Amino acid sequence: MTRQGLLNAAGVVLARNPGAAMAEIAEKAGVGRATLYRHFPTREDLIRALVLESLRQIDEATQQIPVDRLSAEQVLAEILVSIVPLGDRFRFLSNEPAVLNDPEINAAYGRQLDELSELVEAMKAEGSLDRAVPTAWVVAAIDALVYAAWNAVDDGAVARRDAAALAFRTIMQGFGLADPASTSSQKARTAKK
Amino acid sequence: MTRQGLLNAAGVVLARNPGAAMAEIAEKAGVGRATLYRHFPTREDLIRALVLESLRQIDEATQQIPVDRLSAEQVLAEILVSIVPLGDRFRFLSNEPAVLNDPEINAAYGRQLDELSELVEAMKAEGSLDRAVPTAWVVAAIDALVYAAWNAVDDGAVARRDAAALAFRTIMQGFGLADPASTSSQKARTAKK
DNA sequence: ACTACATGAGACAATCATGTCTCGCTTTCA
DNA sequence: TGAAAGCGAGACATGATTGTCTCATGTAGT
Repeated sequence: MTRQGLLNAAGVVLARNPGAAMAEIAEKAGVGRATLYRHFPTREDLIRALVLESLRQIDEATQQIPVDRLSAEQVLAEILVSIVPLGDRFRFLSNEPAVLNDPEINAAYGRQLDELSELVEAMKAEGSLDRAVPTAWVVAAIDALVYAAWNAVDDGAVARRDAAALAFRTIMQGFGLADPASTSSQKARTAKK
Repeated sequence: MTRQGLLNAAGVVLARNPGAAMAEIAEKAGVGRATLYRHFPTREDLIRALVLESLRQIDEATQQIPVDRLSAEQVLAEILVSIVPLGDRFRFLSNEPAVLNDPEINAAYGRQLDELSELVEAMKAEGSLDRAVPTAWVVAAIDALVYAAWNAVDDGAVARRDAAALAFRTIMQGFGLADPASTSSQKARTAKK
């Protein structure tokens, strides 16, 4: 059994139950518990490796995007296509104490969030996003929508091939320039004044 | 110590660490471990009660909205104001086996999702949301955005009083009628054809 | 003052997951 | 054929957590 196979099994099992025991992961991988321990001496090592692997996959996927040949908006579209399928990994593991306090993971994750922030800024600069919306909120919302898209696919509410496009459309409209002439939101917005 | 105080402490502790021990919860509540067990005979009972209480709070908050005096869009705005502060509860507990298999919880949660679906349909009917976007996706995204808003407040990225409004604006724009004359999204959408 | 009751502290057994270790078995490579 | 290495199964000790129980203390109501 390869290291990758073990990490995959761990990803599947832990995504469904973050508190799952090593035995459960080993079983899912079709492997003895001892073998799992041979590859990852402690549970913490396994989780660290799983998170780092996921972060690495995201890096790998995003770095293949020809950033200089596309608009920031198009880059975001490509990123979503790449990472929506990976969206399940973090939400469940982000509370693991082993993950929270790990400097290597924090550094990698923080860097990715920073890159996303920069992309959002670039989109504001090119006029595809509304400058009035706080970048931090846009980033948080993108994060959440990626997760929601994956989740919707997972329980069959949305077709896999549609997920990224739906998320993209939601983001672009949601954070694009507000349209004062639009009929719908008008009423509620003025009613609040 | 009141039952509510215990549930509050459990909410705080478990939100940060879903695997936290009963001792940790009791300590947070400033109460002996035995006392905690007197109110909730098992850990499972505690978690069930916590989730049901959260669902009940949401029900209570939403039922005070004068549905017949507001447009569907305004109802959503009110709902967001009510439940964004409660948004942390579920995401962390939704994976607990005790919660997944509990019929009472599933029924209550399912009913709330259904009500949200109906509201989304009503918004489509009144023209404030785009009929072309799948209702299931809108519901999933609202769910995710509520969580993201709470989260953003929690780590200081967004002011508490702005959170619901940001989520509302994001939803309304994100799922409102697409504006073909808009400048920004145009490029990407046509580029995909 | 007295009774009833809830609490905090802590002892306790039982359970469970972790991490280590050993022992055969199989595969691979020479 | 033979040696080396990896594997599955499982025994084992350890530590943490759960859930039960007891007892002494404090407090509210009469």
